[in-house]
Amino acid sequence: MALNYNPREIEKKWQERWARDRLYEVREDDPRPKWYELHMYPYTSGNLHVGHWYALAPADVHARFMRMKGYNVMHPMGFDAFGLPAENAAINHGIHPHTWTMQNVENMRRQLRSIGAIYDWNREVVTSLPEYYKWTEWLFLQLYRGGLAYRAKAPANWCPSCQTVLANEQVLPNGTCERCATEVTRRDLEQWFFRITKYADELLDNSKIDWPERINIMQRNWIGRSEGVEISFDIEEYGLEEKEIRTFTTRPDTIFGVTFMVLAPEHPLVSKLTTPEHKEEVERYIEAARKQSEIQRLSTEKEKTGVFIGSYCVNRLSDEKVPVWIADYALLTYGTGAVMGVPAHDQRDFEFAKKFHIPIKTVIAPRGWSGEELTEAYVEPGTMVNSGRFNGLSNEEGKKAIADFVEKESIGKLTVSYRLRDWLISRQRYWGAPIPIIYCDKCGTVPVPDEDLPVLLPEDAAFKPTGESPLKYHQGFVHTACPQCHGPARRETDTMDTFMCSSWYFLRYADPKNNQAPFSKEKIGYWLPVDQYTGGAEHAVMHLLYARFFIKALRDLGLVDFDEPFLRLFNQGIIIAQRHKMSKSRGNVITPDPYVEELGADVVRAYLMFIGPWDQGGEWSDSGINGITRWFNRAWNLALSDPDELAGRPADVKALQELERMTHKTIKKVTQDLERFRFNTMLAALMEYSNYLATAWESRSVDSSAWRKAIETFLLLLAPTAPHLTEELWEGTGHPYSIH
RNA sequence: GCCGGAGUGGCGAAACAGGCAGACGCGACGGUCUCAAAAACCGUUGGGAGGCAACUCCCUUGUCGGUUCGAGUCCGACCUCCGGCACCA
Repeated sequence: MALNYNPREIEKKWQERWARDRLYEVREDDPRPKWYELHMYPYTSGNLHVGHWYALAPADVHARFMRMKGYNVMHPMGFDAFGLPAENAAINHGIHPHTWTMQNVENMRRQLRSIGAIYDWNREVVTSLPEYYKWTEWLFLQLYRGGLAYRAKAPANWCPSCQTVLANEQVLPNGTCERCATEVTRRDLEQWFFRITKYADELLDNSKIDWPERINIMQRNWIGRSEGVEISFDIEEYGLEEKEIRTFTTRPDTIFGVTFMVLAPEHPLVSKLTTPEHKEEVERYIEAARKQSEIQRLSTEKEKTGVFIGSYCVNRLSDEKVPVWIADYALLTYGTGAVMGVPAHDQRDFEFAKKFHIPIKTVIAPRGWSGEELTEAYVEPGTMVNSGRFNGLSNEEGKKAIADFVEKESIGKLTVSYRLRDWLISRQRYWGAPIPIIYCDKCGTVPVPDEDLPVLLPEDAAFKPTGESPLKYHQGFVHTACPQCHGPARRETDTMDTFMCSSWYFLRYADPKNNQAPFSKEKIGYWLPVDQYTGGAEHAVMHLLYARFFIKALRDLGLVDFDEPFLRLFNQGIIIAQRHKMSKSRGNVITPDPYVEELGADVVRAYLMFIGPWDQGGEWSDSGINGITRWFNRAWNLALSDPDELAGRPADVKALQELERMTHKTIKKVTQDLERFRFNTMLAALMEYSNYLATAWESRSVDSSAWRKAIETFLLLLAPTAPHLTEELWEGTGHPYSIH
């Protein structure tokens, strides 16, 4: 489509001018109030696609809006550069991950510049560079010293044929390896964790943050706090070191209805309690469970499976002996890894008991119940029956009475259980920040001293899958001297989860060049916390929760003095193409570059904003982009209409009043919509306004000064959306540089 | 499966607090301009019925049911699609 103006020329011109004038570099000694507007940094996947633009351009519009409102706005940009795709590129194409990453950074910088955003490039961070990951390592050590990092065994996906650990993404939906189609199993490895569960209750508190309710709900459900009782079942008769099986339940009132016990297949007591005649079957079952994903295991749809392991435990309240089973619906990671089976009052237990012909004992009577068999679990309130001395209580009273009783008798205790698990940060991969830990036979686990940081990633490690972390085979890396006794020692060869890098990058933007510390307290004190964070809702429970945890941990370590990293959050939706999120692996990526080249960044910015509500995303189609081009063309002509043509006309008082009313209505609407990220209706209002102005021009009903004022207002309101076009027109209508 | 969202004309959508459904745009159709086309501009455009006409009537917000004087909006059940589910980031 033909344009009345040349976007390529004017966009280049103004971008160069803004850069030359350092218009968007920000400082801490600025008298204006600060505003930290942050968008989630992109992963260095190679190209910015339409999905990135959809996220970044409107975020910049909001940042520009705050800037025009008189704030000292920092709107930084950087790159999330460690991770699996770089390593895959190395394996598949023989390019070093560093080379691949930096090529992508180079290309993405160029694309990012074309958006016309107010990024202060002096503050850029690239997480895979030593000057950044030195501090990622340093922060790991702070958490380690603060008792928030620990090592424990945890399962990882394992391909027996490739002899390698697989990411979940590398396991096909049918449970096989994406490279060789071998069935994937799980293997226990010693791995590092962060104690995020210590902060579970504080993370539940969202009173200090202004976030979308749906994100708060997702985080709350993810943390999954439930109050209940830990109750022990007796296994003394087996003469083991362990005398009891500990279970967690939120329904102590149903304790007399327990007719079986279910352990997670991975539970440490399983091998000890399995009798010889059940051994073979139990081992087969455990093997099968290791091949199931957690999603499969927790499906309430699939038929229950399990095996009896040959032993019994005793319910200390009823003195009843119940059989011990294992079943994959019990998870070692939740509660105590043991579930007391109450088929009458839990649907999963009910289905399990039905399938394996285990008795079902009703202990909470529905109203009007006269002893008939249940056809499904009864989970509503009722009266306790078959429960010894507790008969006749309402089940709510019973909950409390039984909890008191087990506490008094030392059979159990009131406790709180969380669905949230500690954060596993170990990755058996090359392309990540090394975990700065040394293992010494004499001194044990020794942190790398600060002065030896960073532990550099060796450039010449092998990336081919070998069955271990690539670094394990790099002799020069592994073998080192113990910092304490100077004897021979080995380095940790796992690297850190990339979510670790993204849990503090927003702090580094405040002080990106600091080589004495990750950040200075003064600069953090000025800029942080982030006033407005924007990014995809797909990060609702992982990145956003990890970052919150990280800040709380740093606060308790005395490194920062605020509680929440992101005060306000807005999640833009996802642009889909061919019904799915755009991703390189899916191959449905659409590049904006040709549209930017032909129609200009301003048109692409405005079009993406006009598609629909920003938080809902949408399907990319280029069919409507002409509408924006036409509108900008009309706006161009309108703004450059010669106001002198209106000079000397008799003022039509009514028309002037109406123009004024329309102007104020539009200002109000545009301001409110920008505050709430309602970009689509903001643009609709501006279109209505320009249509109105066109009619006013045609009828020559207003005078030249009113006209000048109206055009000025229009350009100011459009400026955050179309920074280049409005800058050009601002100059063209005789205003001093710059509109921004 | 579990958690969180979404579903409105041919298409993207609007209706922000329960009060005229479809703003703004795309597309389509008709017209102006042109040798012709493109562009631009003007007009029409949810579906159906009636009227020469100004206009009038009926239907319509995924499905079914409910609350209400009144429901796209609130409640219940269901269907479909999207995001996340702890090693993609």
